[in-house]
Amino acid sequence: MATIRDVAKLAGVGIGTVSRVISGKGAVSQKTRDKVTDAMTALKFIPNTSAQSLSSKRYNTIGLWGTKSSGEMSRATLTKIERELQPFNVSLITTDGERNSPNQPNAARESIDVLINKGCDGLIIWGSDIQDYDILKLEKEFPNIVLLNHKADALLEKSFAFDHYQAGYVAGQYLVDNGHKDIAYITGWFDTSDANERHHGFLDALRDYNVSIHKNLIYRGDYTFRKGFEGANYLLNQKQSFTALFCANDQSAMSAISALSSKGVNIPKDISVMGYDNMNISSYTSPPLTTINVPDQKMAVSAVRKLINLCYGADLEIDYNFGAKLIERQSVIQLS
Amino acid sequence: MATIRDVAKLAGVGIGTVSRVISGKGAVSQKTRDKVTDAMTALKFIPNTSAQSLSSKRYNTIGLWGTKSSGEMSRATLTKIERELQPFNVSLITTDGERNSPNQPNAARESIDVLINKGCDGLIIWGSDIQDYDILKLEKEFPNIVLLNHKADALLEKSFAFDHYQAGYVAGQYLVDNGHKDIAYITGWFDTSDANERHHGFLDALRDYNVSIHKNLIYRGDYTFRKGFEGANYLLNQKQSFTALFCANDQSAMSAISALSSKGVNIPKDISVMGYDNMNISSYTSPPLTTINVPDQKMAVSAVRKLINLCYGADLEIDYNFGAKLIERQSVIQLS
DNA sequence: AATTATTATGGAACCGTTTCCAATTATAAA
DNA sequence: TTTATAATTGGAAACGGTTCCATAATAATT
Repeated sequence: MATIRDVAKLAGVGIGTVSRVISGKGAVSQKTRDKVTDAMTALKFIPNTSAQSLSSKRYNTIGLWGTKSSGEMSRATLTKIERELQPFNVSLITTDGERNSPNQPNAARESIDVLINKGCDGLIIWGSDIQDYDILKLEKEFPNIVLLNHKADALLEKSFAFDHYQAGYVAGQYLVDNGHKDIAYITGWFDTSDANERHHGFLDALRDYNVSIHKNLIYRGDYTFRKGFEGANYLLNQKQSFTALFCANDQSAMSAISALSSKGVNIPKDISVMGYDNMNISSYTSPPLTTINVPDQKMAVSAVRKLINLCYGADLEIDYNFGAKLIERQSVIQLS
Repeated sequence: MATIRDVAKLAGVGIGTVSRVISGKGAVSQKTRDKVTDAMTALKFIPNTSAQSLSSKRYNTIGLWGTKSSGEMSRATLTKIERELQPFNVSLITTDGERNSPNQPNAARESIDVLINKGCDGLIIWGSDIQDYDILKLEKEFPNIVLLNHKADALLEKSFAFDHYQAGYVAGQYLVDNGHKDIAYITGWFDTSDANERHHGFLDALRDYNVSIHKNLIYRGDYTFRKGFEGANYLLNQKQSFTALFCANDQSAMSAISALSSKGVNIPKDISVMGYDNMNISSYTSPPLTTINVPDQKMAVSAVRKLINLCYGADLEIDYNFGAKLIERQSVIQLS
């Protein structure tokens, strides 16, 4: 491997000059620049990233922190992030973080530190598996962070989150608007504030429109296919009947549809089903799923752009507008 | 940030000694070891990875190369790989590679070199978007590679691939065994050798059992939900009728089922549907999908373990056994 | 007790960049 | 032509580790 000194010698210049042409900053006359680039190609010179990082403190890497417990970012979103990073020549390191627990009260921060110490210029903190207190403290010491899928009120500029309360509200409103009064509900897993907000948004909408939901018709799910399936069967066995079912995510909606269909229930004629997420697959269920679009990728892109601005002094424009959008397909019907 | 010299001074030892306790190799008496670790915790010392890499040439990072064109590794598999790496304290860098093209005859290798130059100890080459010739050349210069989802005959020890021919054959055989003689087929996208092998395996099985497939009943798909949906509708419109449908992957099978169901076709009574992949979701379709299990994660784990052996001189055991396994659920019925 | 083998230890040299400053050269102004 | 100003250039020092070798401290052997 050729080093900067080899290049300098071959080009007949000093190492400082070579460094200047590598980085593109600092004045170099066109003539010497040419000599240097010629030497570089002749020697197949490639700068050593470790040496660069060591001396410049810039790593060209950003870290993604999240935990399994709050679920994982989808592959599509991950790829989207990588693509956003590529033009800046920065790569992404992902980790499985730990969340705090009684016997490991600093687990989150420690697993974040591991990531920082790997050499990251900035961090994407994904999800709500870390308390605002810890986030704020982290941000003081290491300001190049951005929150994805989580909103910290003291860090609004760095927060990229969807308003799940509003979206839950929209979902509830929509079912009521379509004349449904007997509504069943397969919840998500109440581990994150997202889940809670969505839950309360939905419930508040029903309440605001004077629709009450029978407690037997609320099934505690966990976002999995499995629970959607089991939940639908459970609900069908209750003596309370219902005309609409809201599922806290598309996955459980899909498997609920399967369960319902296999019991001879016609969707949406007998029961309307509404999902939440707008997965790729959701337009290909039978019937196509009416759902709430969650702009995951859009938020991720905004977050990354903000982070690039923070880390590398860029000035990318950032979209902070992530409104809830209802996707009307055919799994919800207007009650006549 | 404390450096090794700070630690040495505080502990009253030489820097070599500190280095020895960091790495754990080389003799250090218990007494001095204690002094050093005390100093390290007192100073919150964390070794600088760039400096370590620069001087040791070990990066604790492996790269994953693949291209969008051959599709992406699933998030679950990605996570599996990360978990496998974690105990060794190595992280994963992923890239969007380029494949060769007439005007960019070295695109693949160049995008691989970018990854290597980022500082990787080893590489996972994913998929068949690079020719064996290039792979072999790469392996000469940079032996720490492992092929995932691709088999190079000259590099069997480093190849981790599924026998799609055999699996396709098994699928065909199964349909025939169940008495089906009128079979329709939604193909995948013939961009990779995987796709071709699967295709020929399936077709050869039918031929070996003297079942001929009408050309109108072969629909050229591309693995997407969309094409599965469209394909099913197309097939239904042919004047040739069929009792079974094979789809080259589960995604198209799922959407085909949706399309079929919405046309009033009962699955499996009227038409049996068989998928390929065994996605998570496939047991929750209605009816649950009969399919071929592709042990993606198992292969990935083996590949990573092999790579760890190569890069870090470990001696992990490696499973090279990735047989095709039929998952019988309820979407295929025995013709009476 | 003297000698030899073994285990510990210190620290210079090196890894390959960037940074900064002093020195040189080119350019513009007088 | 001389002087002031701006644009280039070279290279020492620094970044924070690992490695290796000479040396010191211990333990084992005679």
